[in-house]
Amino acid sequence: MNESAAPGRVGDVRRRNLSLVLDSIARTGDAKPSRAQLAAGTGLTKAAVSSLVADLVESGLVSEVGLYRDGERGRPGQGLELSSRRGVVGMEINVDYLAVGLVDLGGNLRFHSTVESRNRGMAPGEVMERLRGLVSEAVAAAAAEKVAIMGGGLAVPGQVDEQRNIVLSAPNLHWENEQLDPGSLLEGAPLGVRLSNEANSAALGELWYGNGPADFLYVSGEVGVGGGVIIGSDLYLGPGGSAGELGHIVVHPEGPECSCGGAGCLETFAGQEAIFDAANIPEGSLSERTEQLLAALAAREPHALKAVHDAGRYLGVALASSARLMDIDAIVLGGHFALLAEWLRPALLASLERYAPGLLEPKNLTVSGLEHSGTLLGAAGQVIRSVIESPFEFLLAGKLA
Amino acid sequence: MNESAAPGRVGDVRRRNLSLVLDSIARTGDAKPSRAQLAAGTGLTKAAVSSLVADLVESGLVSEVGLYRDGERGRPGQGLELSSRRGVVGMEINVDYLAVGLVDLGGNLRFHSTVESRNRGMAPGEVMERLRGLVSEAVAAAAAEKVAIMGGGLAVPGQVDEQRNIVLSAPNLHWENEQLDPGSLLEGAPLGVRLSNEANSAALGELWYGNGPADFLYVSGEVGVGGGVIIGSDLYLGPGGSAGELGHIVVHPEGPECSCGGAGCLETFAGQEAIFDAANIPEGSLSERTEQLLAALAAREPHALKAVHDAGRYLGVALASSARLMDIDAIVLGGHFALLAEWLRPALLASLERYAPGLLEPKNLTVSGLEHSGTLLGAAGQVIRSVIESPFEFLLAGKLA
DNA sequence: TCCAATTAGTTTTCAATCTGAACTATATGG
DNA sequence: CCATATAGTTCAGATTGAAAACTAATTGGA
Repeated sequence: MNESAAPGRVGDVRRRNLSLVLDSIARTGDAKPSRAQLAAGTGLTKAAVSSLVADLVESGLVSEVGLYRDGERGRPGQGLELSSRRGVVGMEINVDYLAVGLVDLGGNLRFHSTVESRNRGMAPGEVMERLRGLVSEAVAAAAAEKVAIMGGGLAVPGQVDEQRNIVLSAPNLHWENEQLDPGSLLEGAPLGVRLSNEANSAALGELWYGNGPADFLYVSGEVGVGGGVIIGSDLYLGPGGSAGELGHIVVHPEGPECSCGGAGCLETFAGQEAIFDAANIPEGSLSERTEQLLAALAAREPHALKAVHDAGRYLGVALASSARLMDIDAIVLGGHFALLAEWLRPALLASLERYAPGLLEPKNLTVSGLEHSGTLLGAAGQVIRSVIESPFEFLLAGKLA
Repeated sequence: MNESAAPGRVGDVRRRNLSLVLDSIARTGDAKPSRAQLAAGTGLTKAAVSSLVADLVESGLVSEVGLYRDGERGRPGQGLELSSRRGVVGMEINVDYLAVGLVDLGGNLRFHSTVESRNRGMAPGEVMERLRGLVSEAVAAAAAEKVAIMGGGLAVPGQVDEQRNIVLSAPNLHWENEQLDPGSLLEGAPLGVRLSNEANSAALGELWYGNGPADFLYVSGEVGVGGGVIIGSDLYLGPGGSAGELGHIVVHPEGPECSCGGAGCLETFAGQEAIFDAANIPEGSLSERTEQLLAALAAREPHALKAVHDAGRYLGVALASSARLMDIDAIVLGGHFALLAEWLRPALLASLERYAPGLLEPKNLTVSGLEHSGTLLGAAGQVIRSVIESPFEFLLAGKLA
């Protein structure tokens, strides 16, 4: 007999409807819907919504916020919102900095702190120890604001095995198959700490808290070129969990060797190193080199202009192929590419039009507006979404003060 | 208030479990499971399975097939199988032929007929009229075998709007935005006729009735180069329904203009025309040219060898990029590529190893074993799967004789 | 031959959870 | 101050699966 999906039980209906109601409250956001409005919006009866909301309020995920009065006659409703006293800590390890943030259930960034840290080549244990210091600030801020921490999300610039907390490969940190213990960063948080890829988290941040549409490719230009694929308001991870590797799309079959062992990958044309080299920017720290590049571009220095133009052109080749293959018609640029957007965009649009005419309207090529907090928000948001999608599990597990 | 998913009702549990049981019977295939085995396999209780099976038997989807005796002690079980008296008509319109088949619920091809037909440039109405003749043979065969026809699936070599029955673009037929009326091919079939893309249907045929694993890229080498993406045993269609366009992945940014308006697309290197031209095969019918090409390859004619080698190399570029982007590690070759596999495979494997080293094990590059019936089986299979996934709807709609 | 053991399948009781209708609660406005 | 309107709760009824007890059918050994 084949293994099959789990059988449906009567109780599954309630799990689903708890999630449906919670998600409706989350989507409605600032409007603070009443039970009656939720009933109308979800298609459930008022009786069912009342019963579901009672459970959600009891668990602490939802709060009643006074009376809702809209000038009409009749009894006013009780406004409902995601509790601002439940939060998740977002954490980011990147090549040159560490960052933490406290995100409440409603998606508000209640605390945020970033420190520079040369993490390239540093041992994971050392980096985690430094991060621990930052996390304690976030924990203190949470205590001060009376926010109970449900869990955390940790984003790293590399491929991860989320189930086993392993960083499979983070070439820019020089990490390879590193076992981490992210849970130790937040002892006692009922939902633990979830490890994720930086580009994927940034894409999700853009989706939930930025301007991302339901379907788009997020392009993360950090030291490497990463990507996140959002389809139907969901992250597409692929069967093995490492989809979205835009940086290793082949954009020229006779192109240079790539660090991945292949050749002609996008990263060899549009990675930070490739751009800095082509623009004749001397060695130095990332922030210095970035400033010099931007200055050179502002001064219309020909090498710099050509470097960015070529990066845009090859990015267009990769995105034309990807967008066609996956039938996606919107792109969001993040990281380095967001900084360079002013100079990159024309070449990228021209290239897209050359290689996939008519596929993408220029207005659907946008730039992330979240800056550095996008990754943080996305990393924390994954834990928040998991609660919104499975509140029943939280009801059982998450009896916090 | 936002539109949300439908609320869960108590009855949804039964819908799901009906599907679960039906799917278990389908997967178990020839083993003809008993109710007790289904209970063990699904995790439902025997009582629940008995009740669910009663509905499925009453609807005619499932039949009891005598007693099940395995030599052990105890009361023998009643074997259950998908009814062989319910079927779906698979239909295919391609550039040089029409085909129909009768597929029963168990996936057996009970009748099959193909006729040559030069459909390129022919008006859709004329093609449909010819197809109607073939369909009547299948209907007669169904009557003779006492198979009740539930619905049909029609595959065409182009992009389709399945909801509105429009062929958006089938360049090799010279069809553009053609409104079809596939339902008229099978008047009275309760589930109607579903329009689909040829490569997608072939991929699904491979998944359900061939050797396809749960995740793979299907490459269909017909006049154009098409593709089907199977992820998690499901067809990935993308937000707009036209994902999998492998033929228009850019494999060389300085490559020739493509009929799609782009440049350097895979199709310009590995489409049938490109291969025939490069191999110096004179104009003629497809089957003639194919024979000549195979003869030339067998004779080790250098142009022919190089043409196929180059096609394999560029196919490798496209597949390396696609497989990385979508994190897929298996490929199935169909159509023209299946015929040429002997000569194509070495170049393709070398190219994959060059551009995505270590990504794909050679054993995961396979050739379709279904030949021409793959598309037919897939087209019909989509209707069969829709019944297996939503038997409740069929219980209501499909009270056939 | 016949009964204990074994396995298949059904019946019965119970709990969960939704719907729908009736009911209570609380506001507005003439 | 009461008619009207809207929010929210209570309760009966229906659906459905779980659990356990029961009936059915077969094997194998006494």
